[in-house]
Amino acid sequence: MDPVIELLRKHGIQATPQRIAVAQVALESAAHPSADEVLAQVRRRCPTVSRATVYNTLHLFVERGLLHAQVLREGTVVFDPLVEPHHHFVDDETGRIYDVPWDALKVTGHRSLADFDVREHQVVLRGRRRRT
Amino acid sequence: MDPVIELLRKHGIQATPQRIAVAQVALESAAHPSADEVLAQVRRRCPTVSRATVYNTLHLFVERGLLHAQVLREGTVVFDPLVEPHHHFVDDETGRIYDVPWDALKVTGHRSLADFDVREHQVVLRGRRRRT
DNA sequence: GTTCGTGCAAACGGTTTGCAACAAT
DNA sequence: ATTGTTGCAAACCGTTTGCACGAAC
Repeated sequence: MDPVIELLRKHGIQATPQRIAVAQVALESAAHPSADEVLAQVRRRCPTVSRATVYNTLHLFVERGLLHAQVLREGTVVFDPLVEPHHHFVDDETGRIYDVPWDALKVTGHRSLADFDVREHQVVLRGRRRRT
Repeated sequence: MDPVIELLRKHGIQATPQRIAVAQVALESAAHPSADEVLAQVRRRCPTVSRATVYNTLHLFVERGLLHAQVLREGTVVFDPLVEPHHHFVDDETGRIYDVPWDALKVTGHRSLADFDVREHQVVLRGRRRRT
């Protein structure tokens, strides 16, 4: 059986063809796609899928902990299948977003803030990705 | 002379009444307002100002370094008159954004990333503001 | 047969654009 | 005269909503 179907079931999500298609795109992409980018990708395989279904499904996945929604681009939310804590790098030129492993950076001082009860933190880096 | 007029001139900006009004709202607010929130505030004093003028003016101020645009809220950009490097705390319940002084936190490791040429970094904290 | 999922189209909120009128230089 | 600034309305883009049809339990 397709492992994605099992993953959805495990999270109490009925595995419909549309949801499987969304899952295959959104859970396997490291590109931090927006909802509309997921929609475009999904439609290449399954052109009948509606915008509303993709938005519903993405929100459902976020609710169930399969995805995280991140506010890193102007005007749109992006979805990240890496749900463990990590940081992000945003390329100034391309706008592309890259994951930065949690252990690559260390933040100190956030525990001793007088006014704020910090639940989570992340570092947002901006600059240029090095030409490989 | 109004200090705001001098500030605008110093940055090569022609000081029109509309721009002065936008400046008084956006440069003196620590609330990290969105463009529409600035518009609403400005219109309380000067109801004839158009939406386009406020958007134009805010972008001009960002271009000239009087404001920074920050991507911290879903669906909208917010403007921050504090242009020196600092971090941000976002209240989960109210959505309000607070400045966190640069020296309150320390980030290490961002200089030794192989793939990325980091130009700037900031920490985004989320949680609850302590009831004072 | 009631609930759940889907598709469509309209509505919505924030932002941008085109253009005509006007003020400043 | 040329350039810069404003206001209005329409367009635009990402997202949400309402509703009716159909599938699953």
